Formats: sequence, C-alpha cells, structure tokens
Amino acid sequence: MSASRTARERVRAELIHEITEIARRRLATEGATGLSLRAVAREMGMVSSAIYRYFPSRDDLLTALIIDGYDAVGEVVERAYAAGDPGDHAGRWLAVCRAIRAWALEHPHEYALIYGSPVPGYKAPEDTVRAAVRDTLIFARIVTEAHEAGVLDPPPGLPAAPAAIAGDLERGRAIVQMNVPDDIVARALIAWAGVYGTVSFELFGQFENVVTERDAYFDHTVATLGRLVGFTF
Amino acid sequence: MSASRTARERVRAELIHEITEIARRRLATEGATGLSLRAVAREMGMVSSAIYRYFPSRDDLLTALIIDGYDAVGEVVERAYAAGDPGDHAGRWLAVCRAIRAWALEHPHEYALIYGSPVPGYKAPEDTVRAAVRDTLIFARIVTEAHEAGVLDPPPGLPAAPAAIAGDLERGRAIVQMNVPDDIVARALIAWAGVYGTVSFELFGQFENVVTERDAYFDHTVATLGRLVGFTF
DNA sequence: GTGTTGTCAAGAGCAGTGCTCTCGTTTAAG
DNA sequence: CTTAAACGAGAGCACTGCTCTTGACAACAC
Repeated sequence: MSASRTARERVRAELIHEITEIARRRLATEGATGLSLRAVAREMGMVSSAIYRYFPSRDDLLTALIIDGYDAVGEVVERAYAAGDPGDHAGRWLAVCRAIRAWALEHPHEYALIYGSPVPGYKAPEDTVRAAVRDTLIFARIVTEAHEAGVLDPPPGLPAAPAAIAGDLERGRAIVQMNVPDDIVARALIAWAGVYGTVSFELFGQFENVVTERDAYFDHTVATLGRLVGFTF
Repeated sequence: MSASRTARERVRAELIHEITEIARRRLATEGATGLSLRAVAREMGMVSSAIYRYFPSRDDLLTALIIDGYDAVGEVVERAYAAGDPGDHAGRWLAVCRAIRAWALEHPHEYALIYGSPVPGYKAPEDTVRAAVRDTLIFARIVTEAHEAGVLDPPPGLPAAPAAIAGDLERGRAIVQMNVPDDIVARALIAWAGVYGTVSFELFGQFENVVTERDAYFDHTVATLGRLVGFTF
C-alpha cells in the first residue's frame, strides 16, 4: 500500500507537498507568525477552508515545516561530514559547524522556527524529536571517531563532570551511540550548545554593533569550543 | 519641566505605566505573538483605540517591554554582582550566570522576547541597544577585575584570537571598558554566548529528553566556560 | 470669567486572521 | 450501479491591528 494507489491519493500527496512548498516559501519572506493559511490558499488558487482537508490546523502545517527544517539541517550536516577527510576529525568538526551556520544564514526564518523561541500555544509533537537528532548523531560520531583514533587531547585543568549529571550523560551516550568518557560527553554537549548559541546570537541580532567579522569570529569560536572537546587545530 | 507638571501629564504617565504593566502580565501568559492591544485595553476598561494615544502602534508597546526586559535582567545581574565577594571572581562569574538563568526561568516569555527569535516585521530601535549592554558591562567588569588581580589562568593550548577579529575585539573592549588582552576578550565573548546559548537551549526545549539535571548541568557548563576565560574553581 | 486650543475616550469601520459548518459535486470502493 | 467517503466552495464567527471621526473636557490665554 505504498506507491500510487489511487489517483485521488496521488493528487492528495501532491497537494500536501505543494502546500508545504508554498508555506516554506512564504515562511522565508514573512516569518513564522506571518505565515497565513489564507495566503497559502490564495497563492494556489484555493479557498482557505480547503486547506483544512490536508492540514487540520495551522499548527499541523507548522509541524510539517519544523520536521522539514530539522531534516534539511540534518542533511546539510551529513553532507558536510561525508565530504570531509575521515582522518581529519578536527576538520570535520569545523566543516560541520560551518555547514550549520551557512544553512542558518540562508534560511533564517526556518532556523528561527526550530531553534528560536517556541511559537506560543504550539506544542511540538513527538514526531519532531526524531528528526531533531539527525545532526546531533553526526556530532557524536565525529567525537567518537576522534576518540577511538586516540587523537582527542583536551587541555588540562578543565572541570570534571559532576556526579549529578552522570545519569544524563549515560542516557545521552546511549541515544547517540557515543562511546567516550563522561567528561568528553559533557564537553561535547557544552560545545554543541555553544555552537548553536553562537549561530542564534548572530541571527537574532545580539552581535549587532559587536561582531562584524562574522566568519572569522565563528571559526574562532568553533575552534575554541572544539579544543574544549579535545580536537587539535 | 520634570516632576509632575500638570495633572494631565501625571495621569498620562500613570496610564502608560499601567498599560505596560498589564501588557507584561499578559505577555507572561500569552507570549509575544499573543499580546493583543485590544485585550490589554479590555482589561483596563478602556476602548482599544484609546491605547493608541499612548502607544502609536503595537510595536512601540513591544519596544517598551523589550527595554523593560533588558533592564530587568540587567538589574538582576548587577544585584548578583554586588552581593558577591569582591575577591572571589570565579564565584561572581558563577553567581551572575545563575542569576541570568533564574530570571529566564521565571520570565520565559520576556526572555524569549529579548533573546529569542526576533518578532517578524519588528525592527528594534536604537533605544533597546543601550539597555542591552547592562548585563554585558557586568560580565566585562568581572573578567577585568580578575585579570587585574592577576588570577586569570586559562588552560594552555587554546587557539589564539585570529588577527581578523582584532578590530572587533578592540571596539568591544572600548564599549565595555575591558582592559584585558585580545585572547581573553575573545574567550569572554565565546563564554558569554555559550551561557546564553545554554539558557536558550533549556528554555526553548532543545534539552528535552536530553538533560534532566538542569541545575547541575548548567553549573558545569558555566564552570567549563569560566575555565575557558581563566577563572579557577 | 470667557474663549480657544489641544487632549482624550469612544465608536464605527477596514482588511485581515484561524477555524467551523453546510452545501453540492466528484471519486472510489463494494 | 449504488453508496459512502473525500472534496472545493462559500458563508459565517470571533478575533486581530489600525484609522478616522465625533463629541466631551481640561488647560491655558486674555
């Protein structure tokens, strides 16, 4: 019951795709709060109520866009990972971070939708969680591979992960298949949040009047946070 | 022409204050996009159009709330700084970061308003920038005082700040009166973005199903990023 | 004390929104 | 061939930000 059952189902799938396509384009220009079902309907020569045959509510459309967004950044990250030299772990770390930032700069509204403030009243369903880990899996793999190659060499004198978060680290380790010591898991988590935090700061205007050499600054941030994990540049 | 000129001006100032007060309360429950001028007017027994005598548009109300938000976090940070032991620089760093997170957890919508995705179509006026640096000034002061006391001791082997961002660092140094070497300025910037990035991740749901021991994890993040700058715990 | 002037709340109205319901029509399954 | 499900269209509800006009009232000048 998969491919092209009836003509109706085919046109239905096509319409759903067209709706999300137009919605994504409008999202790029208007932003999440400016995304209007009526406008989407108008653009495809439909009447607004017809949209509800395909998406029960505006939130469901948003959910579809969020999943698409996670998938897009996941794919970009996977591509950057695949293009890198398997022996150059630090290079891959840098490449993946750059890829995230590049995607974010190209799709600011989509980035804001998934990594920015949640839309009020909108409750992210479980479906979005699965799509959300795609990039994190790559992060974890890079760290794990570097660790298994024995080239992870963090600077001395960093705080050890406290016992209180050992459970979290263990669970995180299991989720992303990250076979490295606690301290490394914790620092990878910190670096991960730091990278996205930096991208968000740049995108959301916090670097206005502060950082102008964005490319160089981002690379330096990624290198510094990478050193935290143990990559050597 | 400052204090209580005419009765008219007094009641006007009072009404403006009442509007922002109600708006802030509604913001806390409904979020930024759900903030409605009509609802605010209804709550104070006014007709919607009357609000426009005091705020020319919804965006102007938002601006007022944003400035109030920056001021609130600035005050919280200043208070945490003042309450700390002047000799314990690392302790102050930790206290200030904790204060930010505590405020953010108490006022999630206000935090989202100032540090989350920008409201589409809303252009932050220059007034907000001045209020935005209050917390950063304290950050800079803590680092500077620690440096001048000669207790800043970052771990070895961290990347040096590239020449490309020297101009940015110089300007930043001037803005926040931060008399420390380039490398420290850069790392303070990275740590600063990392702290806010972590708070945003927690608030915006990225730690869902990942980090459960939020307090301990945050403290560890702050300690690790603090070590980056050179604080010793 | 009397005008004049500017500020004010109120109300109607415009264009837009998400969403629901009903109505004929089309389509696919039994 | 019949029947039930899916569909597009349209009207309608309650809501939004915002504009414009109207009439009342307070602050000032004379």
